[in-house]
Amino acid sequence: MLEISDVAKQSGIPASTLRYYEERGLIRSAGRRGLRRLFEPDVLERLGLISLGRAAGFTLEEIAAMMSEEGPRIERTALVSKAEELDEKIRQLTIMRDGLRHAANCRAPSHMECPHFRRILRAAMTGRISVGSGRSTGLNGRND
Amino acid sequence: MLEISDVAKQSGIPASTLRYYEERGLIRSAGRRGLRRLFEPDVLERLGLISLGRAAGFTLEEIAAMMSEEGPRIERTALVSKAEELDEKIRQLTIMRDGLRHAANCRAPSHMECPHFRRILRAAMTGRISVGSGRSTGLNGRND
DNA sequence: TCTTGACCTCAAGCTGACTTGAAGTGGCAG
DNA sequence: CTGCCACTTCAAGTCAGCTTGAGGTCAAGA
Repeated sequence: MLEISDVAKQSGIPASTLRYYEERGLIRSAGRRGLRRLFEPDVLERLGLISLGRAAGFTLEEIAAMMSEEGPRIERTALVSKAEELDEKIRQLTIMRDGLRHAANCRAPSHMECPHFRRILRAAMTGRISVGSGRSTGLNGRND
Repeated sequence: MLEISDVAKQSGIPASTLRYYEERGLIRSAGRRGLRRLFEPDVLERLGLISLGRAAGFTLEEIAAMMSEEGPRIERTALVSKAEELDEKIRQLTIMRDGLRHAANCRAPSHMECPHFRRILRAAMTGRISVGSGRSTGLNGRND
């Protein structure tokens, strides 16, 4: 049995987030000692799955839905379609990265005069490119 | 000179967003006809750049800082470092995608019993994986 | 001239995933 | 037995990037 502070320490996820996850039904505490939550060690594994899900772009709600009482039971079709989404996102990010890298090296007096850059620009305007906000997913843990 | 509705139509960006962008100093209106904003046509190019920046993961504030009075003047070092960020993100998403794809095909009774899956899980927990929220970046345009 | 309605402003609301603050509780060291 | 303080709860705040609503304005068509 682990106290919340142990779980926090070992997972790198703040206690407040753990409480929040419990509230959202993502994890369960195995009981209390007084007021204090106690967790079974396998909560760490579960937290890993949550992190995995977040990193893959699932919302907490989706993750909660996927994780049944008896360990994770993830619908395979959901996995496949999420993998495809990631493929698309990777493709777009790759274009962006190449574009940025090109723009950084381009000798055109202004980026607007570079055909390559303008092509990227068109891609950006028409291509439904979506990229994350850059906010952490809770995996970093550092947040005082 | 374009009215805001023209700009909205041609860029796919809602008028409310255009007003918001103006407020944030990302675009300027060239004047008014009565109350109504008028824009010079080159605002469309500027909006393209903004979309590009958003897609590459810059915040609106960063983009505003990069766009000087005299057309875009983007620091090359910023481009390079953003490209590196994208590289990292691509790497992480690739790991995730492979993990999801494997999990979809894996015959282990529970994903937790599959060594491959657990390896991904460990990578997820240790690798500072960060991914976007999945919210749009304004490139999609559709949002009545 | 009058009406229309697309535009305007300003403040507030929204989403998702948390964090923070105030006020309360109780296990355990001394 | 007492006090400490790490935990607890609950409500509210935060962040980014917008959207929405209420109430106002005014150029243009009839």
